[in-house]
Amino acid sequence: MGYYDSENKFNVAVDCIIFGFDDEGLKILILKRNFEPAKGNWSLMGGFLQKDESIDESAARVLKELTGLTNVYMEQIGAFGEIERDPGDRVISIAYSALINIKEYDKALVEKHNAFWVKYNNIPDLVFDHDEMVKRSLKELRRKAAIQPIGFNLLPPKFTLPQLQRLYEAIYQTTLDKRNFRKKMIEMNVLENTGEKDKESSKRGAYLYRFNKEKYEQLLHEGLSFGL
Amino acid sequence: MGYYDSENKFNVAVDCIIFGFDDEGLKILILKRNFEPAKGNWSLMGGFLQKDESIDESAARVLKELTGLTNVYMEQIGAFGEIERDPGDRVISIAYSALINIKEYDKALVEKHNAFWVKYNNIPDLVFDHDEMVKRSLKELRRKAAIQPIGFNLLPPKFTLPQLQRLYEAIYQTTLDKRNFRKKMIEMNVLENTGEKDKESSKRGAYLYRFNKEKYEQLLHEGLSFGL
DNA sequence: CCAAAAGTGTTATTAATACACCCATGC
DNA sequence: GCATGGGTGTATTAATAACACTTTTGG
Repeated sequence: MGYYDSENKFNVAVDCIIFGFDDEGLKILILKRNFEPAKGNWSLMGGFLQKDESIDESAARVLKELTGLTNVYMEQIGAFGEIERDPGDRVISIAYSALINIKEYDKALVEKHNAFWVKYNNIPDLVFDHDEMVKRSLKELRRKAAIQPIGFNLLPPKFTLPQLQRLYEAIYQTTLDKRNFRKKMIEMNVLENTGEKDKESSKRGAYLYRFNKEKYEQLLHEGLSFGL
Repeated sequence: MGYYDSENKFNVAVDCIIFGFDDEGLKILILKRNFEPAKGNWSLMGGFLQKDESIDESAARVLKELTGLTNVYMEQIGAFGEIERDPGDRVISIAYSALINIKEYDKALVEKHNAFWVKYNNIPDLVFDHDEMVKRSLKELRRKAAIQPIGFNLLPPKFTLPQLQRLYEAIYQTTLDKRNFRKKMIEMNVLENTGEKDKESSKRGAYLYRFNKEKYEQLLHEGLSFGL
């Protein structure tokens, strides 16, 4: 294949920005590297692209290696390709963000990789350009969460409205008006009240809702807006 | 460097979606390939990443090879990495969009590459996944143009308000109210009336404006919104 | 019985939209 | 003098933001 430039081939990596949410707020999962290079420093979970996988598949595999999770909402953030971004060797890295339910992941795997959840407004310095990747993916998350109900991916299948509100408040680092928030969420018409109540965080208990993906997909086709 | 995977190296390419605008509307610049592979088919302008350049630099170089232009507004659209996206060999391609002033490019170079401007709602089928790249970059352009005044990059340094309006109408494939449009543009406070008039498209003549980049940068820091 | 969180509507403000006529000039 | 495109303000409507009290129940 003489058209392809065999002299100029590169390692291609994927790096994952893994978001989670619990009662302490929005968090990302990062590694305290117990391997070279940059051993001892903090970094995102990453891995090299293999010949038998697409870049999306590669990102899913890397996420699975750390969390055990499959079928996770992931989104490409972009390609990072400065010459010296990785001082070890030239590597083109493609950043992906993942939104997971923080209650469900393989703790043994995470421990094995020496990974920890850190609150996203308290992230230590990361190796290479991983700081920028995180910044970009948070920006993307904020942009996207305002126009599409991707936040549900950060919650368990059943969740309460106060919980959902706290999630959005964490994402945007703001406080929202309870009544206006509930109004909008309910008007979206993609929430189903299960009738059950969650009594974990209050005596009275809050209704548990479910996200109705079918209704949402339908709305998408009709053209939905959903403003914050 | 034992940490890096010398078995799994890939060709990395950049492909450019080059937008232009004239009185016929919004256009992109594509090649009728007079080279293999897929000779005779239409494609985006692209090129392989070299060892001595970052991916952003690579995209700028590729754009320059076709148009002769430097210092062009470019934006990364994303990485495309399906295994079989290029049937010739495995290639990871990173798409970039470029907004140029269609009056200023090197016509000899464009001719040499067998490239042509086509109206963007009349684009022929393109090779590989280039159709998807175009679709994505148009979507990005629409998203971005509504919140940042990037449209100016598609116009000459001095332009009239009717011209600017036609540009936005072309981007969004809609018609806009003249008065509301002018109001918003002027309220943004980044347009300077040069006092000169352009008489090309009317007898009366329309004022020529200039985009004030300094004012814009300033607004950006103060946090600007700019809704359509 | 009271503390703590859940639930519920209405009004005020602001932003977006709709709309029609006069102006300047080249032919 | 008239056809062509350029320029201007106000009223309506829709969206967003502000706001306070009642309900439930475990301790």
